[in-house]
Amino acid sequence: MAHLTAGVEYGLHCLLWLASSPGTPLSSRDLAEFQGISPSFLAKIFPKLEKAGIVSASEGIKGGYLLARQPGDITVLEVVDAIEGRKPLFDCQEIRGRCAVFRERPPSWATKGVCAIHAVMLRAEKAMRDSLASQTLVDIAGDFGRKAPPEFSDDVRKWLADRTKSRTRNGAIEDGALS
Amino acid sequence: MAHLTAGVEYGLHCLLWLASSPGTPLSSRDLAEFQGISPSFLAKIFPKLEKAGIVSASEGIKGGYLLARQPGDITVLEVVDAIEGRKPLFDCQEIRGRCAVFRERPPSWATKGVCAIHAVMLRAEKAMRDSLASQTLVDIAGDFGRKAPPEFSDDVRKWLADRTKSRTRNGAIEDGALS
DNA sequence: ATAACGCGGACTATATTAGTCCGCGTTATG
DNA sequence: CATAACGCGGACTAATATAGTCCGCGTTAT
Repeated sequence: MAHLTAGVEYGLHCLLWLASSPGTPLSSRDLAEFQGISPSFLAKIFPKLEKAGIVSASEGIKGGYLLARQPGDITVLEVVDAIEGRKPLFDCQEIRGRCAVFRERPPSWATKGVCAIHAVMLRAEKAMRDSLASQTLVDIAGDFGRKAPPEFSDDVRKWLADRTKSRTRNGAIEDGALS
Repeated sequence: MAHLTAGVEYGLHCLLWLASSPGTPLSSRDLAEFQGISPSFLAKIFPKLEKAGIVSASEGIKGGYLLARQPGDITVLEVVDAIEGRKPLFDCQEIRGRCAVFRERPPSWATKGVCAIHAVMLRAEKAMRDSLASQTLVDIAGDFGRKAPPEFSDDVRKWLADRTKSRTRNGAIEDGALS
């Protein structure tokens, strides 16, 4: 699979919806169904975002998640690291020290500092991370907000509100969503 | 495992040794043993470099690989793509089109153009690739060449030459390399 | 003829990713 | 106070990718 995983994709999509619904906690289950992704998988992603201080959780019925900070203060890099745990782009195996002309232990000049190949990869990783760090949730949301017609955001609000209501005011145990 | 794989690492290390031994073909088996890596795995990497026009192969005993171009004309990005096959950093699943408020098929405004999240990832990937493209084998070799003492390059030449000779001039079936 | 070469395909083992399932303590509602 | 949905966490499974092995083929210098 790709280095930037589906978990990151799901997390970012959810954070954008949280950004568009400030003040109202959204549950991970609702967010999953709303976007047609796996609720149980999404449930494993949110605790990571919470530990990273990106979202804040409230428990119990009517609970859910809120953005813990302003969307403009949350970078894509933070989200990636929160979900994937800072995995490196490249895993140097120190081949340079295994050279056959080094009997037993390699000399210190050969293993001192960062391997030149590793250094190239670290620079590439830094370029990637800098790029991700330069974008916030606001930057991403802007693109989408400009494309959507005004009625859409009402439809979304309505869909999510209906979900929240069905948990408190009863009578919607059997709703219109058939298989 | 990491996105930039062990295959790339092995390939780059080998290419550096090829760059330091112009005109003399080196076999993938010798290169593997010289660096303490798996000969059979390395044997799967070189054909990819050959198809990409990075090395040229000669068959038969005394065969092996040569750099097909000047080391300064071979970028790290080319090597990565040759070995890994241009795998993307991120695999967009078009979550945006699955929104529950879209009954059946999503409207065209929602799926037109590149997903905003995907666009961020593509920019990050480009930053990474640009960084890799800016470095050639010469750039990497420079770092290492400066560190090694003069005697080292002689030792290497000797080790490799002994290997090549043991294929042509016989008498070295049992050499000093004990377990 | 031999031995080592590159080439390619089939195969295996291990790690990661994606996803499921279940049980716990919490909390608003009726 | 029972219920139902919530977040949390751990154990589990399935699919895929990576790393590595093995074997047989045609080629080529000795």
